Amino acid sequence: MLDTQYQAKNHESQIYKLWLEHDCFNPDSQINQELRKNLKNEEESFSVIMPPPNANDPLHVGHAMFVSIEDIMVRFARMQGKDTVWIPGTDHAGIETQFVFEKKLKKDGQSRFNFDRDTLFKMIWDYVGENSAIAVDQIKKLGASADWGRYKFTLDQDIVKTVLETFVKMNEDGLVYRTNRLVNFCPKCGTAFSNLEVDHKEQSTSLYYIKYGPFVLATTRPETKFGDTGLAVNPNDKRYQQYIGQEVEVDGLNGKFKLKVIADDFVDMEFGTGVVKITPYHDFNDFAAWQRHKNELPEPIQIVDFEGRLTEAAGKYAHLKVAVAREQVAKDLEEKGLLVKVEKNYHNNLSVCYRCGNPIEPLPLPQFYIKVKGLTEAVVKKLDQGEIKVFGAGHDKILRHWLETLEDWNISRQIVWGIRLPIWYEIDQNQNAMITFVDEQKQRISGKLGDLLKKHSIKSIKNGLQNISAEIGAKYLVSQENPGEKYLQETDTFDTWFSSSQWPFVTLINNKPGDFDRFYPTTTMETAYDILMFWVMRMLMMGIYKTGKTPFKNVYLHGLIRDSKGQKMSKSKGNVVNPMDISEKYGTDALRMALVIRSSAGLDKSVSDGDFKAARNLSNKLWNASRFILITKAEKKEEQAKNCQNDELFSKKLQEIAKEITKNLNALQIGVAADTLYNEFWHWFCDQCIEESKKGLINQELMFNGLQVFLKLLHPFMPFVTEAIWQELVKEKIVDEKVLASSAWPK
RNA sequence: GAGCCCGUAGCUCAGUUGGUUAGAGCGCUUCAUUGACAUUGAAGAGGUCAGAGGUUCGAGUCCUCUCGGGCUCACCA
Repeated sequence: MLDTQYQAKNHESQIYKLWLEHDCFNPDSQINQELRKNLKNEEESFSVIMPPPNANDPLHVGHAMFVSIEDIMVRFARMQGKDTVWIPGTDHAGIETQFVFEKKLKKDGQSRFNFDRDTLFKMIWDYVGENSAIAVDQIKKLGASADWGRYKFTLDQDIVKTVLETFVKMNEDGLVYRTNRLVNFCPKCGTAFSNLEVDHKEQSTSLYYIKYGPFVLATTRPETKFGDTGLAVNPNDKRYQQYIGQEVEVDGLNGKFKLKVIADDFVDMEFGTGVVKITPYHDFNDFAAWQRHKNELPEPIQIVDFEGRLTEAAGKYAHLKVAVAREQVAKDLEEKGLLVKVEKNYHNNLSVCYRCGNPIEPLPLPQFYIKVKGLTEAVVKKLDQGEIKVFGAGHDKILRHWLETLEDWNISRQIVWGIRLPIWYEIDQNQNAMITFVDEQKQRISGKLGDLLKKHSIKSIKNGLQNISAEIGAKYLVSQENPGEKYLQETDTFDTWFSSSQWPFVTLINNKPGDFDRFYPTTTMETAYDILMFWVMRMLMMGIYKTGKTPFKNVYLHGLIRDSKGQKMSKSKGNVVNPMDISEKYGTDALRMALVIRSSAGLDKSVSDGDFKAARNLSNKLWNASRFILITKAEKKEEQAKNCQNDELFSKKLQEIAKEITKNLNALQIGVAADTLYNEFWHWFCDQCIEESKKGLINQELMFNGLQVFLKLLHPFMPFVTEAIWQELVKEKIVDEKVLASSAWPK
């Protein structure tokens, strides 16, 4: 007999073990094959690819949300007898992981510059290996019915091979190019980022009005003046007509110099004095202006380096950090009488690194890019044809907007932890490439390849290699295989999203034989809306490019989980809900139900302790209703055949509920389905029907059937408690199906 | 500046082809309780569905505008 209260802790791990023993999550298992055969639904496949969490991160409530929603979809499909698979995996999470690892290095008094890249990669590999079980274990604790036999990691050899194949194909199709352009560079993280990875923070700064020959101009970045290559005014600005096309002499901190004045529409006559200095290598607008006026202006000058310090080109200000140099320059300008005025408390947006929060420097760096126009157009076409359905409060419109405005994708990252670009530089042809490596004495050495080779062997350079910076326009080879001794491989790694954008097909191609044809295109991609453009959009682009088909038919975007007051959860606010704590305290079913009930695609959801308690109470209610029905069933055997007054009503309503839940789940109305189940089970089945059955108005056996139906309907939402009860029924030999997880969905 | 989303009970939120008397959880009031469950049951209070206008036999739901809140993108050097 059942206990009077359901104690989740006493059941959950055993139940999960039971599912694994019956191989319930594997579409090829006997139990699932039999189910499909019985339901005659063998043809229809249902596949979900799990958004791979960072391999070494503990889960947060967002992960619990995705596990809950995806598991509901998957369990529902499986019980309907569809050929169902949910493929789990973890992500190496390039910059995120390297960032964490570098913090650890710092604690040990080390830095990444002390190691050659192979050694560093191995160290991070081991570190991730030690921690990678965390995420996987926790996903299991959340009840995920994923097929662990098909688990993949983004750096698995076979995965990497396919990812590289895609890149080689893209290169052959002319979609890859290398160019010197301004990139968003984080000097702290030491790598470039795509536009999507840059945050904007409002700051209060000073606007400096500086004398430039006959002009005064306003700038927030006086320290970049050594990189000026021209001045610009609006072509319609009457004040400056006579200067357009002229050279003006400017008195600067490092002596006098000349700047040409150009006319360009991008200059706002209203702002400042209507005169702008053109500093192409340190400002995106200026770089664009320079490109438009290339034949009128000299070559740009780089005066900030990749560590955020001024270069030799800044004369006596060389080696100063940007912020320090700004103060110094302003002070010197003032002393020389070149500073006209300073507007304090000027507000503008500063670009900051999404990862570390430090200012992003626009810097010139030759990088590899992917042409996106053809890729995005193909996605738009599929959207137009209705081949992709997006569930999530207007995010389909946002997706479209992004697809229409996306710029070429910078895929180079200056980090070690990732998939290295299959780009090769022939040594003789690249004598001017800048190389950094660690020699046998652990000394860090930089210089031109040609010069270094005079003192060092190519072997020791290769062994200790940290970084290659090939010239603009350098010749290179794209090849998955090492083309030979005479080549050096590019040191940049792919943007993490380059590999994860291929996740739906690489996980299937490199899995059990036949999986790709069997499960691709996948049915539904489920993830948080905040990575719509990072991930979902790019999966669509890459999936269609590589396979000709959309990688998934549906996109379900869940919202962010917020605290009881609707505030974002953050460590500093101390309002973070740890899913594992909730699971421990109230049970995993309660956690899942509380997250999912009344949730709506694309909209955020608040949860509080009360919500978890309410859901916990539901699991207990389920337990006790079952207990009662089992007791009466045993006691009143003789009454089982008797017809009662409300039998017909009961059966009809029960069927209606099953139909409605099925309809809701098919339409991905998960929050509504959960809410309906909650109310129908509690307030109709328990409060009403059980009471009526006590009075002899509903037949006992019918009540038992009703219980089975509710256990099945609730199973995707609350898999543990429903299975725990079901196993009691199995023990009593009053049901045929051995495992609820692989039982038939009610009709 | 552009786009998107939201505004429904004291609080947090559901309400998807427009259709009886608008729902849930928590909170509140009163009562009940040895055939399961106090992690319970019954009854109840609480809503001009932000506001205005429109379409319609009928609007929380569709359209327009206004106000309020949030998010994202782009930013003026």
